[in-house]
Amino acid sequence: MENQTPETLDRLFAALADQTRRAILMRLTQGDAGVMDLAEPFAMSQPAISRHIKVLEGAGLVTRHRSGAHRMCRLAPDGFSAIEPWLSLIANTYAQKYDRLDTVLETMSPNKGDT
Amino acid sequence: MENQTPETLDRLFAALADQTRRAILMRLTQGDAGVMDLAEPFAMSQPAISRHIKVLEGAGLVTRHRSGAHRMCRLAPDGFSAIEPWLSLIANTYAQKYDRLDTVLETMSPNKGDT
DNA sequence: CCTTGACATAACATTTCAGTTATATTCTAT
DNA sequence: ATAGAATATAACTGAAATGTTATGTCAAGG
Repeated sequence: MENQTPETLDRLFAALADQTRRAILMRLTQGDAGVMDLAEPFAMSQPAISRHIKVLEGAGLVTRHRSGAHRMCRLAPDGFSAIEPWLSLIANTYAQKYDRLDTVLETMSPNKGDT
Repeated sequence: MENQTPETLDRLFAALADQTRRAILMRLTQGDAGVMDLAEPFAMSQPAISRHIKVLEGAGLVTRHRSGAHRMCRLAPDGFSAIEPWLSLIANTYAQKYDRLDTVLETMSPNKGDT
């Protein structure tokens, strides 16, 4: 499938490292939305939001499709799938030193057998 | 105790959005190390690594303490504690739409009762 | 056809980031 | 005290990110 270059994680974490983009993601968990809908609460120009969405799309976190004159934005189902192995990897080794995050993160990898 | 400003997550994700810094974290899971040790595999100048470590420290992912002439770097035990609630929050809502990441991420929050 | 609404893109200014070299600081050892 | 190793800091450079305004594009409606 798609192989995991370091750039994949770079883009993912970079996309999440912005308050506005995280808020957009949160908003999208409540349902698909057009760019104007997403721009409204943020006191920012429409092109700015458009670019934020583009960043999220480039990171694989959001997909877009037309719905008439609107471009609907939707959370990508496997958007976080690249983060998860990395976090579980570091968390596992991590937990071998301190035994804190193990209860939190070790559970991230057990059933990953599906395509 | 420490409240979670958006900047906290900004810094955390931004710190992770760099290949070199992620590699440093991975390296640190294998044990504490000095700056020179960390700089060695990376074909990069020592000040550059020093700044990367500073970023990781600023994000709360790494702590430093002197050990004689060395400054030892160590993974911060609760470095990821700010990421976890956010991820579980988005993953839970996320899982209500698509039922994919639930098996992966919903387990991140159940037993958070410990200090 | 012409307009309007919903976006994308272009061009631009400002800030931040990542890296370099040169230099200062701080222990350890002699 | 002096030298040397291990870092931090300063000053600088180039690239990338973020935001703005102006404008282009495309679909729906009158």
